[in-house]
Amino acid sequence: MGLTIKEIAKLAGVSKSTVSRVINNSEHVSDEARKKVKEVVEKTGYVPSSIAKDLKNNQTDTIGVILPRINTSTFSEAVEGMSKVLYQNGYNLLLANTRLNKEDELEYLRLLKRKRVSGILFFATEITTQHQEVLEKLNIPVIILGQDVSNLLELPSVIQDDFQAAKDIVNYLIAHGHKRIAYIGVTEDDVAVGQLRKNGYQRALAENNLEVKADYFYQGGFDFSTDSGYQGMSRIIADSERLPTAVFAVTDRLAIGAMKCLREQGYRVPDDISVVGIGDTEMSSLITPELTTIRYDQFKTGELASGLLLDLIAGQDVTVKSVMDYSIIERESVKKI
Amino acid sequence: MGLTIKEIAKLAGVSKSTVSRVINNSEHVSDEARKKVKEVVEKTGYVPSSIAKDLKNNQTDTIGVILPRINTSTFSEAVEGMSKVLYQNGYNLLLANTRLNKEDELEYLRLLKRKRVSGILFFATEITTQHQEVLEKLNIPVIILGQDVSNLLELPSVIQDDFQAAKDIVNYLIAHGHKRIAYIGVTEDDVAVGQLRKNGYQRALAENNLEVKADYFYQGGFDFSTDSGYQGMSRIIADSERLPTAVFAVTDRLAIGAMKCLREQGYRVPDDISVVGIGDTEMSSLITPELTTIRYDQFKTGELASGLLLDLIAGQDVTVKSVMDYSIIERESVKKI
DNA sequence: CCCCCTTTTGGGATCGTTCCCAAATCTATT
DNA sequence: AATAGATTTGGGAACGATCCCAAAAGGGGG
Repeated sequence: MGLTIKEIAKLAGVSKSTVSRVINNSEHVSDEARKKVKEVVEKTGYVPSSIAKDLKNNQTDTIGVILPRINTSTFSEAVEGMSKVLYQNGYNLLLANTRLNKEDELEYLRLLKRKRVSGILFFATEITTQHQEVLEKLNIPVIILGQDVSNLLELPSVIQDDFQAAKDIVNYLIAHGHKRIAYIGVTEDDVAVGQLRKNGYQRALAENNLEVKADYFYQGGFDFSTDSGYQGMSRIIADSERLPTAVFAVTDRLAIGAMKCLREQGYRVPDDISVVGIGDTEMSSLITPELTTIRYDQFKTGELASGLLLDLIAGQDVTVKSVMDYSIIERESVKKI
Repeated sequence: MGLTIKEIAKLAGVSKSTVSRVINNSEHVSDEARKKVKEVVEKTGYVPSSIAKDLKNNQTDTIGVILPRINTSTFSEAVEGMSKVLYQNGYNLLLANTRLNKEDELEYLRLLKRKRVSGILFFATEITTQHQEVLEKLNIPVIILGQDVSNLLELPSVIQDDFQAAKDIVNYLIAHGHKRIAYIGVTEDDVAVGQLRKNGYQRALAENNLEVKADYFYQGGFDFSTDSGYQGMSRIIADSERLPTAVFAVTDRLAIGAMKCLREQGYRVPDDISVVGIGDTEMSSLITPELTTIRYDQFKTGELASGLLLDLIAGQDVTVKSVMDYSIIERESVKKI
């Protein structure tokens, strides 16, 4: 099927070395030979095989990206940022989408090694000892995203300051006069979202001498859907004898689900109950009332992580831990009381 | 850096042939040799290079996906579906994200050929004669998504019936008593969204003897954002002496932008004006009022297209044109008058 | 113990490039 | 016209796997 450099050489009446030189724009080729080769390449539509090249040079221009799913704004934004930086620098992007099967992560790591990718961008949810072993043996530059692994691994990571962000937004509620603040979260198996943000919530309350009440606290499973937020909210409404005045959901999506529940049960946001989230998805500014939340710039995160990876590949030293900044986006879902 | 099969062979005291046999679970290896090799592989963390393998076998297990952007639900859903099918069948996914630079498409086609991918899934916006030339010379199985190319190329395509969908949803408005129906669209350079959906709108009106009024008609550029929908709506409000009773936006996002504009200008949806879109993004069911729209199942589209591509690679005949079905999702944004 | 048949093993060509090095050609100077 | 030097050209090894084929080892039966 595919033409080879040898056949081009024969057609052009030169050696394969000369063809190679023409293709790679090397010197030491007569104008005549160059012209002839270019003609043949043009006519035949020959495109050299990067497989052979990669084998010879013992390196690829491919970066592997491991993530739990692509159809969510957090990840697709980040990938957009990665695309930009990687392609600008002549790299390609091999997408390893685990589709939420955590066991697949290890398999994908092996796959990427087999492919001899130049580097890996790894969105980690949870780093097990098995992960550690595999990652240590890997011998390929890796950047970890979304999870602080500095105590476990030598690998550089790019993270959100989830603890501080959660604390800040809860403090924002407190500054607006709220004292009865409910929590809607997810499993603590996800350390960034499930643990750190919960800790931030608890800390903010504690520092303001507010009680963490059990009937204001809902922790779902590994479910980040609006449904789960809806669930959590109706549970809190059902369980609490006195309604909270505000709700902190660890995710915008959960917050939006909670708002839907409130609306359906006849409560007005923010007049009856204030709601905040974290994440600033596109939806958040389009719903009514617009959601007050924390914005992480995932595009920038993707760009930064890619840049770090390229540095790492180039053999440079790299910041071990990059904490992305965030900002509170004040919109309409919080009322002063 | 990377260990080779030769080194493993030496460490295990066997020949590379034997190592190869063990790795590929071939027969004709003594239990003893097998055990020894497995030990060495385990201890050293050796992973064979798929580059060398691919070169020898003259084929890869990689599929290239070309798309204009990943951070939008249409594409990320489709890629999710592709991931599923491709990985289940032992293929990998190389992501070629043009980031809306249409000129890059041709370059990516070349890149994928260089990489000797086994097949290509190509989200086309516009097929130029240059595209045709390149695609014809490519000699790699390709499935075109989102654009009917049967008159231009021999390639199988998977498309949405945009004309019929637009016609249906406009007819839905007409069936609800609407006669003054505005249009918010995009440039006709995008044939599926800009042309076909517009045609569907016009045909529906024509068949019901309704006039297409210029002051009810807004056609933006290559901009699919909510802002553009907002723009279009305010333009229509400003230009028309008598307001329309309903608005058809060619995209949910545009529809949501239009709704935002209406809300801000004090109009209630659907009491004052009804709004419909096409696409059913996640937002559409989360905003208030929930948007009545057309649902395309992009995940399924991705699955189907991947399946077709694999058939094509396997040398089977494949449906030249697959039209995905859709359904009207009736929600809250339309009122009977 | 030898011969034949089966099973296991290893050597070497091969895939399509790159790149080193030596050979061939060209250019200019005497 | 001969020679040194510069430029252009081609041959072949190498990259790391697969796989064919021939050689070696093992196993029974006579």
